[in-house]
Amino acid sequence: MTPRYEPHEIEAKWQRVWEDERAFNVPNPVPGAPTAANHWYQLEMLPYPSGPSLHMGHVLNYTMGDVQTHVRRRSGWHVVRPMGWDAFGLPAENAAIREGRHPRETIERNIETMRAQMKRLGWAIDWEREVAAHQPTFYRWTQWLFQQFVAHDLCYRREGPVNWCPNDRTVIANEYVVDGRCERCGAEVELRNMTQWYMRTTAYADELLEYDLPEGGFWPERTKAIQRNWIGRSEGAEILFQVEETGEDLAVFTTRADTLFGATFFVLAPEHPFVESHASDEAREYARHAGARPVEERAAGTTKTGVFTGFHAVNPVNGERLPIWVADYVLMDYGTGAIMAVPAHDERDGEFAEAFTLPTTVVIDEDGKLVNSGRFDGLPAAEGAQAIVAALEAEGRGKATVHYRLRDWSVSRQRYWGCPIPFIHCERCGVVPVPEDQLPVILPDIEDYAPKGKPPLAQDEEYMNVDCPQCGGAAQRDPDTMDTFVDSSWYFLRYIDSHNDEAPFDRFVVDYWLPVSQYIGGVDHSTGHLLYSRFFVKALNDWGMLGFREPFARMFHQGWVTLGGTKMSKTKGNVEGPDAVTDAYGADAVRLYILFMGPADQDMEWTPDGVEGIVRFLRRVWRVVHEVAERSPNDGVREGPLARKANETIARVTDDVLRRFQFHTPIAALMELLNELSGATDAPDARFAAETAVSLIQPYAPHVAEELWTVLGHERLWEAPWPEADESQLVRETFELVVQVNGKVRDRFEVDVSLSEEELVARARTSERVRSYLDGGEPRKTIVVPKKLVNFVV
RNA sequence: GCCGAAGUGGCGGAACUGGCAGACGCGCCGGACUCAAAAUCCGGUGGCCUUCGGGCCGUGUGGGUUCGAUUCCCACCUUCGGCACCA
Repeated sequence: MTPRYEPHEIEAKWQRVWEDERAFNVPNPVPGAPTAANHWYQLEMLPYPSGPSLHMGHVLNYTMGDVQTHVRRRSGWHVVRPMGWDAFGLPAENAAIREGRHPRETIERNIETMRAQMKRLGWAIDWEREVAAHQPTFYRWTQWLFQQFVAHDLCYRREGPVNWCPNDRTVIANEYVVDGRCERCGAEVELRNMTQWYMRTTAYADELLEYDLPEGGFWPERTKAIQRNWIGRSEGAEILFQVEETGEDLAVFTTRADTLFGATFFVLAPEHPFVESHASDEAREYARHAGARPVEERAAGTTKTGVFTGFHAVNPVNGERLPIWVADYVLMDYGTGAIMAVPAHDERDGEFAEAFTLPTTVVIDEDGKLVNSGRFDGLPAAEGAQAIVAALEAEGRGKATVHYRLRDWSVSRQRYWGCPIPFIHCERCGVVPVPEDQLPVILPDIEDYAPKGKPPLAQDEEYMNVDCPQCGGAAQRDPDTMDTFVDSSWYFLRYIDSHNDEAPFDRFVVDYWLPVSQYIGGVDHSTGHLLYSRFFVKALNDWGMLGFREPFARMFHQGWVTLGGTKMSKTKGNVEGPDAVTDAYGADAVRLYILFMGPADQDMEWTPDGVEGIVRFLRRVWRVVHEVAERSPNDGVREGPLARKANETIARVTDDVLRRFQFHTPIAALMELLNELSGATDAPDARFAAETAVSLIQPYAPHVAEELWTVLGHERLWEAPWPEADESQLVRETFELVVQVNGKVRDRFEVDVSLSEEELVARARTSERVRSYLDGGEPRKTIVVPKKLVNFVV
């Protein structure tokens, strides 16, 4: 009599066992002692504990990581799989504001519930490595690293235009402004001039375009393309034009030096300093109005506007006088804020020339060769550009340069819930680091942490007023906190050595585990978190703190789990957690179902409708395995049709998970195996098939698998070796020969694999059905694909 | 405009290296069990035609390469993502 499948009892039981056994805790290697060569660092992006529950997107992500972890572990890999909390930052703080509580309270409660949900889903996580960004033991080292960046001139303060979110009342990074709006709250951002801390990401602009990955490393093309677009490297030349009336030089940046002879006028951005210092009253007036408009608005204008400044620039290549205009289609923050205008070969210059009836000179013909370009005539455009730049360079009037779209990362935030910036402002000594032995600078508990436009910490006098560490005089702390992406730029390093209180991490253990073998997370972090983390690792490598230059060897982006067509997220309020389905059917069903919904890298609309199919499957597994345990002889027969199917399934599941990183097709393969097994539970090889099925299901549904493993008389499946396909069983004695006539299938039948090509053709010709198509004649041509088909061409 | 990804039954999707299109599941249809229902089990399920043997069509569109194309090449359409008055 088969007992009922009671997922809740089984799941609670095995989760207790794993915890007592410390089944998924993994020690670090010790210097001098032998280390396992086969190591794997499995990492998924850590969650913001901003909501009171995980959503199905998290469930997808972490279950994928879990399957990978189990299969690797059982295949003999040394696998570390940690977890932590992105506890600082806007999402967490805004959640606390909504609830009217202190962020620490809200966040720590959310962490509790999310951790409980994770444990309830049975994920194999090494909880002893857990970190949270808001713990002083963590942010002490965030502060220490920040000071290192400053010491290495990769972090600095300057005044400049920043993106101000009027709703969140703080500066936000370029990377998190989407279509001119705050990525978090959707409010339109304003430009403000402020003095801020910046990370010098541009110092690594070129290197961030290269992916120096270890063997087996892989980043999706689209992620690289997104980062490439964001960095926006553009090769060109800087060329000096002399202002005829004043003799001073104005530099332009161009990617089309080949069109230099086609320049007919010259344009400055409204913010260009020459405009304010020299231009006519009318031009200055225009510049003041035009420059104040945001870039998006300037771009939206259909007709070009501009004003002549009254000055002329001399084209260094032919001495031509070009009128200098000021126009808002030229931007101050790209290139030099000045352009040579070539209306014949640049669409925008063309529009401008038309609007103000300026002349046009064609300098590239239909064959892509230079014309009207003096001694450069006849050169192909690309060569012409090089030759012209070389000629200018010889005269000191130009040089080849590279420009980037990437800007340095602004990291100061005028909010409370973040890592305090460990610097002190002293009137006499300037900006002074807090001495290392005084770290961490503890985030004080203040009553009123609400954003007011001024940093909340500025109001806490006890916090703000300190003695200068250098001169001992009265000084003030930096009232800002750090962007939460500073925390997440190095958390994956801290996991490896999370209890270290002498250093952020020990190089030996970090060099052992990293780069992260497989990182799983959203593609939306391509230009932010992923880029920042790569920047951090390159810098730390340059300082000798670690021995690699890329943090993540393999990158995988899961698709969005959507509800009502949009991505599940706290801010959009369309969140569906795992609890309802877990309550109804158990964790194993949730895990299988979210992975069975479709390819993990594609978006999927959440609906609990199809979960029935998975529940049916689990009940079927339960019943069939019990039946086999009762009826099938336990004599270890590993041959026969079921054994063959089992071996094929081993090969498919293993290849899909380890090589193809595909998680839904293994479930289909297991269903096929179960379908065959369910009709023959008393076959001699049924027991082997059932054992294989249970063993292969374990990464997906570890609880029921563990239970059924004991039903089959075994123990400790979580550490049992991953099954290996018996190659001899994969070799077939017969195969189904497909016979085509003119590429169309006309017959198919089983034949012996040992048949030669000639014998296959002979067998194919005996087929009645094929003969009727051959019409008694000889085929013009016969194609034989060994072990597959014969094709007659008539 | 530039860069990148993707288009397959009613639905989610499979087919990895050019070789049987639609695995597996959902849904639907029929049957068994039942007083009945649920659950479970068995069978069917791309479209059109059929003398019930089978035939023709079919993977966004149009071409091409090939004995053979969902797969490779060219052009185009659509959708999604990134960048964008970026010189």
